[in-house]
Amino acid sequence: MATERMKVKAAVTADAIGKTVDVRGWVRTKRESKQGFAFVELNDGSCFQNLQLVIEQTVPGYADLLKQLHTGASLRAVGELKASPAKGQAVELAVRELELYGSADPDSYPLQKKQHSFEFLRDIAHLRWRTNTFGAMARVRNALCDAIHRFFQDRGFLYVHTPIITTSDCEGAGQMFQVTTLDLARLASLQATAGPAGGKPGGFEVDFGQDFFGKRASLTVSGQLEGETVACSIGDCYTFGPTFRAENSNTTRHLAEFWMVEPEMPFYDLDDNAKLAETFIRTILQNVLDRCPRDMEFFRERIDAQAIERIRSIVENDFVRLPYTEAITLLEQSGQTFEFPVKWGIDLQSEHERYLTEKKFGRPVILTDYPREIKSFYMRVNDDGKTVRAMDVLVPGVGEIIGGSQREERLDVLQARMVECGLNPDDYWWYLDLRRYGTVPHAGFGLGLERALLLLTGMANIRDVIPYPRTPKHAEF
RNA sequence: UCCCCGAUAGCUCAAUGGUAGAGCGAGCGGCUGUUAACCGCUAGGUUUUAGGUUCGAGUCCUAAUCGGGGAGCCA
Repeated sequence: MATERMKVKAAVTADAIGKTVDVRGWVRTKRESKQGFAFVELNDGSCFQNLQLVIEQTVPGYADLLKQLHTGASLRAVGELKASPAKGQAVELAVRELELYGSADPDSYPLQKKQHSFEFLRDIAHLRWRTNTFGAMARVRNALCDAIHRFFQDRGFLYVHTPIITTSDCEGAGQMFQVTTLDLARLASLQATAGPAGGKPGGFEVDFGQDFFGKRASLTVSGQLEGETVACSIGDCYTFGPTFRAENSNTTRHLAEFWMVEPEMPFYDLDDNAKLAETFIRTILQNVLDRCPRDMEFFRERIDAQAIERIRSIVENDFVRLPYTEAITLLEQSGQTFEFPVKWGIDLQSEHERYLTEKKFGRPVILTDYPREIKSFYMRVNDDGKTVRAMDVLVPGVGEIIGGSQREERLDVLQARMVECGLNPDDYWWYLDLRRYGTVPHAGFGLGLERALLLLTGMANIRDVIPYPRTPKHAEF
């Protein structure tokens, strides 16, 4: 009869004691005695804990095997799970048979049984999964994604896939990455031949009619507009996928490629929208806390002492609701000196947001009704004519984690706003059709997945909460 | 894109303008139901690159490259 194959997660539980099992994974550390026996910490990623292997010299091939069991080596071990007599672990494996899959030459293997800097680990992102931090991160990220899907699925939201490649010129959301099959090297040489003026006024022009899609195409910066078409036809829905921004941002909170969750709901006003956003945040954070206690404990121990407490506080307390105009008044009356002076009409800066979330209230704040001049064309204009039905959810430490709005459902107002924002309404004919035929009030928001992970884990740099970060000049792996 | 800081052993860091060092990791030995084990010994360096100042540069100056932090833009 074959020995039962078991993952470390199952093996380290008390009810596994007494079983003879087969475990497989990678060596984290080895502590050995030259004459006696050795302890090996085995990790297979199934959970935070390692399984301690106790290897006596009676194990076949002991001497040769031990020489190769460096950090990073992979192996299969068979033996009996026993209650551990020593502190540090409840269960250990008394190894009877050991097989090495692959050694890891310590002269070249970059990971050691010590703490490495995140900067160093970023350069070996393909191996950083094998550290405590990135193992925990992988499991927390997975749990968060699952919680997000479960939240919407439980409420009857439809998961829809909006396009990654888009020909919508601009959504007011920043620089886009161009997608093309044109031969750029050839175009460059043609331009060189034609001269800078291209032999005619206006210079050298690229004919995008020759391009793959017959016009300029880009990677999406948001699935919102397409999401609205779904919401305004078959109801509550959400998108959850990668989005791309070609902005030259070099900060700890920005990525050129990141994942975004964007629900869109018909018959929702801004208040319904804010309620859903708040319930959403609190529910998914609670879910991760419940599901990954050991990983979260690690983040509390090693990364951010407030990690768990901060999440509990967010889960347990109501968010503050605050119209932009009142926020400006609060900031003006705060007695604080800000680098950027506060005045009605400005977009709030990081320092202003921090004052509100960290000093004034000490919890998340939902700011609403921003000046129309600083917000996108699709946000519903209020009766005062000066503000729009926008909302930003700001959280302590991270800043803006959600941006959303009630959408403008009135055709004439929307068209006027497009012109005001310098857009050509003809380019958005399909978007405007939603207002021409059976228009409904509707609303939605977007959550940056990596921002939520920063909040959850207390990690300082967004490049360390996504497996392979893309930032300006960086697309290795 | 702007401002500030940094780059020294595999990793993390020291070194008044005057012989480049420690801890960890690695190898060897010792000791031990060990827990990022412990103790001893050994090996390990074109001080990011290119110029410059100086009798002498890891150290001062200039530039480039790379990295970090902050800001803007935003999720």
